[in-house]
Amino acid sequence: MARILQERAPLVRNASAAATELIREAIVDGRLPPGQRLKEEELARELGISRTPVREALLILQAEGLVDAAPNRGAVVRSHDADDLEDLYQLRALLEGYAARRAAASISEAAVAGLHASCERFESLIEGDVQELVKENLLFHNVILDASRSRRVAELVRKVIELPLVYRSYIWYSVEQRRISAHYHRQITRALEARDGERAELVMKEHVYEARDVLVSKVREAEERE
Amino acid sequence: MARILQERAPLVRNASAAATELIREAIVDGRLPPGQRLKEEELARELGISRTPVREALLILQAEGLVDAAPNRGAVVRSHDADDLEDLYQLRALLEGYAARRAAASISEAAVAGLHASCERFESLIEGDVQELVKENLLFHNVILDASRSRRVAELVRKVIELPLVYRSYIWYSVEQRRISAHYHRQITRALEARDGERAELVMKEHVYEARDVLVSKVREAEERE
DNA sequence: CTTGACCATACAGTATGCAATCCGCATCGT
DNA sequence: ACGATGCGGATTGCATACTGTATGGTCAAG
Repeated sequence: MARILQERAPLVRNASAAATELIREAIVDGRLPPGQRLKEEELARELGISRTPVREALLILQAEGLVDAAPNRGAVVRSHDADDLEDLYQLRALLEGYAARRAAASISEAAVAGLHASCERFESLIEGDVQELVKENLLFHNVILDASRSRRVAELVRKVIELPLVYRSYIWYSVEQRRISAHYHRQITRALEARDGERAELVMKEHVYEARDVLVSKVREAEERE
Repeated sequence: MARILQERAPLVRNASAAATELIREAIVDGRLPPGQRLKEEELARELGISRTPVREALLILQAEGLVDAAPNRGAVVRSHDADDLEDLYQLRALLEGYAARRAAASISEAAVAGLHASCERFESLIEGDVQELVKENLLFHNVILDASRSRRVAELVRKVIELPLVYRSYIWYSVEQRRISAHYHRQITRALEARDGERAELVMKEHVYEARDVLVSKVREAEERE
């Protein structure tokens, strides 16, 4: 497992928090694949710290749902089957739809302008780098979550979508599907601009459902092959 | 802080899990009031274990949102203001409403019978013991969460409502309000029986909203007095 | 050749000691 | 009198040593 967890900056604040972030990132972007065993001693050695902060990190990640742990048997990177993902996206649609509806009621002019700008950038990336597209997509959704003015919902959505496959799902998108995504972003922005909460919710939900369809079908395909 | 955390049964399986449950229960039913400092050594002494499992317990409870912790300054029991509770109940209405809608599609005859039985018991407790009423209410909601067949939603709701005030809120109910609660339970059960998801969702939401109204107004009153 | 018990080993669970940090208080200087 | 500075106690953060438990392998008996 060498070289998987190299930190580039000085350890953030304290060892536990740093370990948590490094391991989380490694899981989310796939360097630690689902099913991978996470041995405390090994991780500690790699991060140059003792087992105690590693244990704390694993505990936090377990609470976040990124790792599974059994008593006396250690932790593994949690894996998600297609049913699981379907459930998760259903929940995401519910929460982000709700966030969009709430955002319509209270979103600022500045935030709307920000969303339009994000749409521009998203559109210009349709035939461009996937990595950048993912980042822009994340930004768009985050602006709406913040505008919903519900701390709990925003927090929840961020936790819920914190999964390897979710972040990487744009990889599966065809150019045509990217265009449709861009269109939905624009339509959501317009609905918010017009203070039309119902419509913002509606489009957001469909946007999430389509993401679910792509992802779930790809995962089911992969499951077939086994 | 003597005598607050006495365990009655043999320690569940391991010390961390036992500590987590004991502290959680103490917070939820109010023996550890909001704002109370949670010193590791003190808790360890009281539970007859070392600081390590106590640290782990506090970490878990922090992830659950029951305690706040600042680096190098320890943990305190988290307190919730009225705005916070309002946000939380809004979220609860959304999630439990959704759970009720889903439950309508797939609930078993047996579960419906169970709900009717719960309604009977709830009605017979209207002028009875609050403690029992709270328990019966919890049972009712749990049956629906299980029937929703969405592991994540059920899990989420249980985490979200895991708060001292939520469990104790029936204390504030008048007999008339209890009657109305009983009526809503019955109506929800009937809607589920008739496979009417939309109506089950509707009534569930109103049921939660009314709980919110009672609780938030009581908390605002208490905040005024300061 | 199969099956069961035992043992070795690897790893998680817990305890404890020491270092780092924070906070209150007193002392000093302006 | 008031703010800055430094000291000491309290408490968390981390490391390490020890203990308990699960698993896989080996060997003997059937």
